Amino acid sequence: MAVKYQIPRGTFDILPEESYQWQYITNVFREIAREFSYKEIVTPIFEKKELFERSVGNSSDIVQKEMYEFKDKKGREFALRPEGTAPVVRSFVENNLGMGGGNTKLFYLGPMFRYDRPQKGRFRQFYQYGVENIGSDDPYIDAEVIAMGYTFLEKLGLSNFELEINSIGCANCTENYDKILVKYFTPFMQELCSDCQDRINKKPKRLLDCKVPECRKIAQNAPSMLDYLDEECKEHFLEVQRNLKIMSIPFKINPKIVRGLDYYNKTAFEFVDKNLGAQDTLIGGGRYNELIGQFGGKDVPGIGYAGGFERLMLSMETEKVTFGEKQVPDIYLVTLGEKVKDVAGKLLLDLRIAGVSAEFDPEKNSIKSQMKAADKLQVRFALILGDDEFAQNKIILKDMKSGEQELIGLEKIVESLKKTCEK
RNA sequence: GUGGGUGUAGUUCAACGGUAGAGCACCGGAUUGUGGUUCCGGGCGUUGUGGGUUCAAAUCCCAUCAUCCACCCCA
Repeated sequence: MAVKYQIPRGTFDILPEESYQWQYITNVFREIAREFSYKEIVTPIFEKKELFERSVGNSSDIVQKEMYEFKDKKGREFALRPEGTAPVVRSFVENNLGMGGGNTKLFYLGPMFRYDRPQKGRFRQFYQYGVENIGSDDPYIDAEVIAMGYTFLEKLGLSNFELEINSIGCANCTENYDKILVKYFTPFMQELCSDCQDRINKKPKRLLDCKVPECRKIAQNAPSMLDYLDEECKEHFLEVQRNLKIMSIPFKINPKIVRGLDYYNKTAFEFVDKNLGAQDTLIGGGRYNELIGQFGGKDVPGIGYAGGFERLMLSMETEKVTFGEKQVPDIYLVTLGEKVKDVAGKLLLDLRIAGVSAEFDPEKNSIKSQMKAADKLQVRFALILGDDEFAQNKIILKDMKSGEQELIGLEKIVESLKKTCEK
């Protein structure tokens, strides 16, 4: 009995007719990474579960309910990575990547996993690109990292996005600010949603970006974090803004940005596309100056961001941006008669070795069906080899667009096509 | 985890409880060595799956799975 299998919930296949779009986006990202001089790092798709509990935070939704967890045969607890920063920092510390001093600039690409209810722009296995710049707390670096994200979106042809930045201060500021928030929200306790009532003593900052209308109204007049930054953080944030202005990168200050992952401090930012629906964050990132030390590394600061490919594609679709070109063979070989079919194999191989992408279908016999196939594949040229041509040691090269065709010596055809098909 | 919508041919969608259809795509043909346009021909698909109601179910009911949108969360 044949059983029909279905793809797991919240996942998707990237099908042959659309894979070129993914290639295009990753190529653009790699190119930007090269320009900003980031090097690729590839880490495993799973890590010790504890790695994420300690970094992303035990109280975060990601750890509490969204991790794909499993035990291996010896009972060790692992999790499919829900995000990229923790594994990269783990590798950074483990391999002493900071040894040379200065900044370590890393980028990564790959699938992440979160057990969430699927929705527009949200999947259980999704693909992220991200960067980490480890080793400097200089506000210029913050601006440069942000600039890289900005440049990437621009290079893809997007323009409907906005950059929002905020500073969530350091441990020192937070301690002070949390008290102030608790003091502000406590009188409204009865009017807050149950989540917020729960959060108020754990993470008061989260009340700021609650989406329940009642809470929103109350949060509207809450004291802003920005007014309670200590001198150092305040100065840092101002410098980030100054650097962004120097680079002519437009931004908006949004004091409501609170990163949901525990390791963030100081600069937090998001690139948002308002046309996308509920899941509108294209890129999210921020600074994490304490994380590396926590992982037992030298106590160095870091900053990074990550974005999801799926949302980029949604955004690109709504903005009707073209991405990449369909993969199409250069030539289609048409043969007529059994004798010449024997020549086809060698000719095709020679073409392919020369870098010419060539297609041929040994099961099609009539010239008509072969021409149709060539047309459907949208090839640039058809090569037609029949007994007549073969007898003269020649072959017909037909330009499919213009319809013009010429007779060329069989021994010259590979060299000639190699030249015209070169990019 | 919660709420609502949807599930029929490869695809997009039709079909008052009474024989399941169309566009696009696809395949073949229109004098045997030239594609795109046009014309002609080609569809018995477990109506997501499993139950139930009924003389009769794609249609009504229940369950289940999947999907979409929103909450939540975030990329």
